[in-house]
Amino acid sequence: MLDVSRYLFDQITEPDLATWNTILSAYAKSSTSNEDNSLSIETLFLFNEMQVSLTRPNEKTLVALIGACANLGVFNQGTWAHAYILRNNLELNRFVATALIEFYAKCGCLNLAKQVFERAVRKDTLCYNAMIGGFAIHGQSRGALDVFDRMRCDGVRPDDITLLVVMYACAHAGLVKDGRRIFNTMEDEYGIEPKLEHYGCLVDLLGRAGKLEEAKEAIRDMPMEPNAVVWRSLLGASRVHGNLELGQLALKNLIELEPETSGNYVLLSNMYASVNKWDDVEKVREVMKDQGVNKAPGSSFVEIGGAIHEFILGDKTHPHSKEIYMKLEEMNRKLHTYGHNASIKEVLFDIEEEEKEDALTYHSEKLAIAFALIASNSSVPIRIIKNLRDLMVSHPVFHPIPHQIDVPQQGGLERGGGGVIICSRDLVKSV
DNA sequence: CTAGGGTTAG
Repeated sequence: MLDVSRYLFDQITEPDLATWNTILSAYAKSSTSNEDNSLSIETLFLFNEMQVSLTRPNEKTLVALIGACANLGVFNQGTWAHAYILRNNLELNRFVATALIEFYAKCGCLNLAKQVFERAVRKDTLCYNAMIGGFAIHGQSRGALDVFDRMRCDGVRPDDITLLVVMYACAHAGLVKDGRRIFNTMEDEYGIEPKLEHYGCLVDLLGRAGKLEEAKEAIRDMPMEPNAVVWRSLLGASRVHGNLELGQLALKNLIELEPETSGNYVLLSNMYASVNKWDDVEKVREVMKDQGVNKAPGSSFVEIGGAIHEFILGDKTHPHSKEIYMKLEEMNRKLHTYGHNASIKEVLFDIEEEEKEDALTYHSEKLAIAFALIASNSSVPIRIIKNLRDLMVSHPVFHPIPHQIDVPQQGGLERGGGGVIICSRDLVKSV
């Protein structure tokens, strides 16, 4: 129904502040359930039009704007919004604070998120949840648990989301005991009945830690039907820990729920590849072909996004995590600049030199490329687009899809992981 | 109700 709202909005000759806020927050609300970022991008366009119309934004406007910036990883405009609040003496109320905490955390600036959190007045549950989640995606489980404890001292009641993000923090730090304890006591201690999401997090917690049998039991004991997230989590864990049998079980259930999602087949394919079962990799391809599942087209454009940033930074249990940090250090010691069509290794130095000032681009690009480098274990030529987000706003024909490049490996091609490819929508359609 | 937080993986 958003298009109807927009149609009506477009009929209004001189929208006032409340009208602008209504349409902007309608976009913000819809963008949470919208997988591509088109609605967030549209929010930026709308805000731009509002500026042109000389309507002065208030806190509610900025909450919608910051939310869109957080979704897109648009660092500059998000910090502009923050500065606008400070410059114009707008209140850093709990709504604005929560939006900013989430924004900064997703952009890799945990310190700024913390700063906003400390300065926010009359913090409530959502504010604390955003801060705990911020620590969690940065892999700082200690920080997450500290804020969780602080909630109690400050007399702020945890809710179901609080427990979910705390469990998430435990899962990504390998804190099985703490995570399980929280899950087991949530009903008695906090009066919150575990929902599907909590079970999903529990399965993930156990699976990442290599406790695959327990993860399987957790699924069996669920009082509700497991969803795709649960199975995908088990599949990912089976792959990392090399349990083919369980991986196949997970995939079977996953495909029943999501027969059209090519990424599921890629996960299984990667699992076979990781134990050198190249024949089976080929079989997965054939199954995909039989079922008419389209794989995403390859492209030489690689992004860079917040997702990879969170993935690597936050996930201490990931087998490549240490390797990547070592690579990064090695790269940091070298210096030189190269052209943009150089190999990944060379391009990295280019970014190193030029992007130092921009924390978001600097960190997340470095990590994404380092990950791609390790995942591919070769020097695939990859072209880096600077300021991807700007590109997407100015050229909406570009469309982000998960990075599934075929990379040369011993014994054949592997579906490489490690980024999001940007290619034109036409290309997506044509495959 | 013109406002904010959430699990998988890439």
